[in-house]
Amino acid sequence: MAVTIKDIAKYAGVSVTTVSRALNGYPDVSEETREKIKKIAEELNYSPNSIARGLVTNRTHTVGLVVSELIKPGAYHPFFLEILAGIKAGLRKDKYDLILYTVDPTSQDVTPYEKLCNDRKVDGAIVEGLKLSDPYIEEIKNTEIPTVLIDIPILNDKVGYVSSDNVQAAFEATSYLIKLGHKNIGFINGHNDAAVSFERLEGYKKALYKNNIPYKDEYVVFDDFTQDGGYNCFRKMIFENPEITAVFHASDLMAIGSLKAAQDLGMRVPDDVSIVGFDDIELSSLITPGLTTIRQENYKIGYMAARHLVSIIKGEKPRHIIIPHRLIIRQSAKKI
Amino acid sequence: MAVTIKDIAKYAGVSVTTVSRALNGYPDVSEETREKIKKIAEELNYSPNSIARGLVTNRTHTVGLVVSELIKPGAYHPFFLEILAGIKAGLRKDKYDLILYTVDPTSQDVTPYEKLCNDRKVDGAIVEGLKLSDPYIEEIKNTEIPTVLIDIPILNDKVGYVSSDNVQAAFEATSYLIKLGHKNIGFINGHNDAAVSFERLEGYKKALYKNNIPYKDEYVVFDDFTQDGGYNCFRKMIFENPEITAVFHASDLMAIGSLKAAQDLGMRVPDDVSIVGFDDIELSSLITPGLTTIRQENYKIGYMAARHLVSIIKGEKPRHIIIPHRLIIRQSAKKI
DNA sequence: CTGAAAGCGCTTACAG
DNA sequence: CTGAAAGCGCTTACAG
Repeated sequence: MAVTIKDIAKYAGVSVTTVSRALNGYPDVSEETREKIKKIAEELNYSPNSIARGLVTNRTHTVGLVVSELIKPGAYHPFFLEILAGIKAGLRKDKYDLILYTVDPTSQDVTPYEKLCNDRKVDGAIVEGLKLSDPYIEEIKNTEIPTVLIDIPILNDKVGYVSSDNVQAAFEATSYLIKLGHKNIGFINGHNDAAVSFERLEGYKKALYKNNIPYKDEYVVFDDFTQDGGYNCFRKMIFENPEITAVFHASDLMAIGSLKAAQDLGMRVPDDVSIVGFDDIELSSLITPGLTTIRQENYKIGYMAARHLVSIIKGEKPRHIIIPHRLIIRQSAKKI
Repeated sequence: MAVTIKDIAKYAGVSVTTVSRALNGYPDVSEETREKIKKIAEELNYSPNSIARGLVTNRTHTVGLVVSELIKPGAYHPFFLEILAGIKAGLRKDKYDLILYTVDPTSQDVTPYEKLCNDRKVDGAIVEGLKLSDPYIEEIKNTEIPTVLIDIPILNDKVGYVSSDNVQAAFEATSYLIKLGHKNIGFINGHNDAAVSFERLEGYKKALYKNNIPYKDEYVVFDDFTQDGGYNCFRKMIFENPEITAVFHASDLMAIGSLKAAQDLGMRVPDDVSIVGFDDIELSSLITPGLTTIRQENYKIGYMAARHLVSIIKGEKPRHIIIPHRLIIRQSAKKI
């Protein structure tokens, strides 16, 4: 079987206590014995049993990643991979392992958040893709488990979050359209089960207000972030408000849906209507016309979420961490 | 602290032994005591400590997912999410948790495969995205850890694999082009560090042979599956062999690169040249012209990998599992 | 049908 | 600087 601390102790002629201390870098071991033990451990190809250690220390050096909506109906989460890669990179430094939990909101048996985390004794968790109506939200508001949320504003003793500055980003996107001369600007927003939707609406309103453009309820519509959602909303909006010359979207997928709808209606983009998205997914640079959009630094969001979680686990105070965004100007919006 | 088996024993007035057996469904417990214990466990909101159990049973009910190349230079793994979603679904039934290991081949300290798995005592692992030259390959050939590979043919006492029938798929794609009247058919293949590349080349050759079309070395080129790779290969191939009227590709990304290159060279697709890809990634149905390609059922590949791993863990014999593919005909190839 | 005891591989007061 | 012992929360022969 696998070699244990006991085997090393026998070979070295010391107690397991000493082996444990030597290997864990405690100061109260003579250099001589430490060296001997280390050498033997290496020769025996010893690898500590993290399970056993976890049982006694009550720390597993493992964090959970709880992700909802990995598969939305008809589409995979468009930038989960970037967030995931960032998280892995952020965890690597401190050698935390990652357990992936995918929650399916349509499923019957949803394990409560605390149970989910406690079953594997994760030291903390990152939570992504949750809707505001998800029952986990209420649990997380009162949890004792170190948690970092992505794009959901909850802050308490153990819970922090990271996100872009959505108000500012939407403000910039809308202001850009205004600067191009647009006055009748539609906004196809995400569903109102996402915190970012409200923040983006606020930024949109702010830009109108600052430029003395009256806000009109009929220019704003909530939908589900998907391409089909954008397609349908665009048709309806343009049909009912033909004076609209530009549409801002809360996701690139919706913007691409609008692009298709415009094409099908015989409208040219950007000549007849300007389109701006949000996210800067890979597809947005590949389509024609290239999509003007807000780039979110998803890798960085994941990275910082991981770093922040580690710091909370170590006892630091949770915060809201803002990741910079950027307006990416391509060809889908133009001056009028 | 969390409630343990000991607490339940105390409340129920029985020994921990009995509690353990009652909760684990052993037959040798009276129905009466079992009911009592179950009720108390429920009331106390007991949740077993899987760490402690793992220490004694030497089973963690956890599997690893080892993925290389999660981020290739300049691009994220295009269908990892589908595979992942399939794996999670396949694991759900048997309640296995998933630990995600991303290996970065460029990194210095690559933990040996067995050590990676043993550190967390996973019961088995699924391996995806490995190159043939990866040192893990040799390790896996001799491992005792239940393992299922995706797209890498290794079979032994504990190791099985799942893949599409790449020979047959490439055969079908090439035959389709031949049926359209093409005789000078290029093949932009993946790098020769992937098993699938050899299999697809074999299928390509087979189709030519069957139709009495001589195979020409200069019509075949190996590259790295990426869009840039396709772009450059296409330019070179068409420049040196202007008689080519159709090009088959080992990935959609490369096919899309060729599409771009053709455009830049003033060639129309499919009028001047026919293009066929492999994978059927999401993008392929969205671009113009829609890409004719081979669809791989990635979700299913992931799902079956998980199911097969569970069966190997339970002692069944590893196999090669073939997941059906399908030729998806869109607009990028036409009759001449 | 039930319980006392040993043990999984570690860590950590405590004593020397 | 070192070791004996207790204990983390479970499971599992073994005995009754």
